[in-house]
Amino acid sequence: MTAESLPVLDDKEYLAEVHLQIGARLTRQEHRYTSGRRQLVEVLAQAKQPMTLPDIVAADPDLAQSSAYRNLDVLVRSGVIRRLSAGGDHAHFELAEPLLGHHHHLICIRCGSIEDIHLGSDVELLVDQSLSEIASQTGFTPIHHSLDLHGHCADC
Amino acid sequence: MTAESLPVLDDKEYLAEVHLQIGARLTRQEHRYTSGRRQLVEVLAQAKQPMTLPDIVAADPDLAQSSAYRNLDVLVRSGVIRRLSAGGDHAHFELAEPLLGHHHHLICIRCGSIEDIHLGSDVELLVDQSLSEIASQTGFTPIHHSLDLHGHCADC
DNA sequence: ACAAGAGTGAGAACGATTATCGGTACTAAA
DNA sequence: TTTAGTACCGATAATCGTTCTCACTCTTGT
Repeated sequence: MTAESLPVLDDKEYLAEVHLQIGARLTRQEHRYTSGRRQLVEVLAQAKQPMTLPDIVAADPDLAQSSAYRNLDVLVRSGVIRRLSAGGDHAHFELAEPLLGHHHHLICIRCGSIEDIHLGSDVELLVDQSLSEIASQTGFTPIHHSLDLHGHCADC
Repeated sequence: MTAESLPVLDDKEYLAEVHLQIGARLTRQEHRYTSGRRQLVEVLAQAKQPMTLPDIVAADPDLAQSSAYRNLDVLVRSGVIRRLSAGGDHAHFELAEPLLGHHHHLICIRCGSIEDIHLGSDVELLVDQSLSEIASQTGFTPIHHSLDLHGHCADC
């Protein structure tokens, strides 16, 4: 079901798979997978890192700002795109974890760029255990965790 | 130097210590520790969780909104207060880690509230190692990490 | 073909935060 | 203790990312 469990795919196959899964999910929620939404997904799927709205519109100038915002919201609500609030001026968007796999971020506090990183499964396991233990003590219902490293990127 | 390394203090002593350290730090940077800033710090020091600006002003109505925002900014820049961007409408503020100790957050995605949590040192160690390893491979200069658990709080 | 309703995009509106600005209050030197 | 220099204050205006409005268009089902 997730991208991770699929056999290795080249870029074109991956994109097709992404569209397939997202289309199915939207249909299930009585939403349409229109060309505007498809373009949005395409931009994000081809990016190697989370993008802001200006990034997205710059990458595909056919996208209208208001529609992009609205569709991003629809896709976030549908669970296929994730919105990141890293503290900069703009929110960042990336494909949701079912499509991209579980990962974390390097956040540059100077230029605001965000890069994906993957941690070893031993770390993930320990973190998960530790967090869910605390959550259960507090009556908190965990949904997901985020682990970000803040600092200066190589370019800054 | 940090609050953690101090002997156990009651609330009044802790507050005095906080004021002392912050005052010293501001003076060093040619800023004044005025009563408005002191009130701001007092509100945050007495809170058990990160607060938004409306929270802060509600807790001490003498604080003017514009001054509170300006002073919060001064204090953040001076490194004595930390600004959290959790995705809700408002940013949250709390005393910086030298004063509060290293910790993480439970973030309620329904009501936006944030609560502090502390993880075991074994987890912290492993996370730190793992992150700095990745950082060094990427040319990223780490400053600090954040590890948040998102979900629904007990009240929601 | 038609009706119902989802989607679109330009522009208006919103709201958290930041900047402005005339006036206040420390601070240090004479 | 004056006086100058400057940090600070708070009401208000301005900024700007994001959301809303609305007239219009496109799909889908009958």
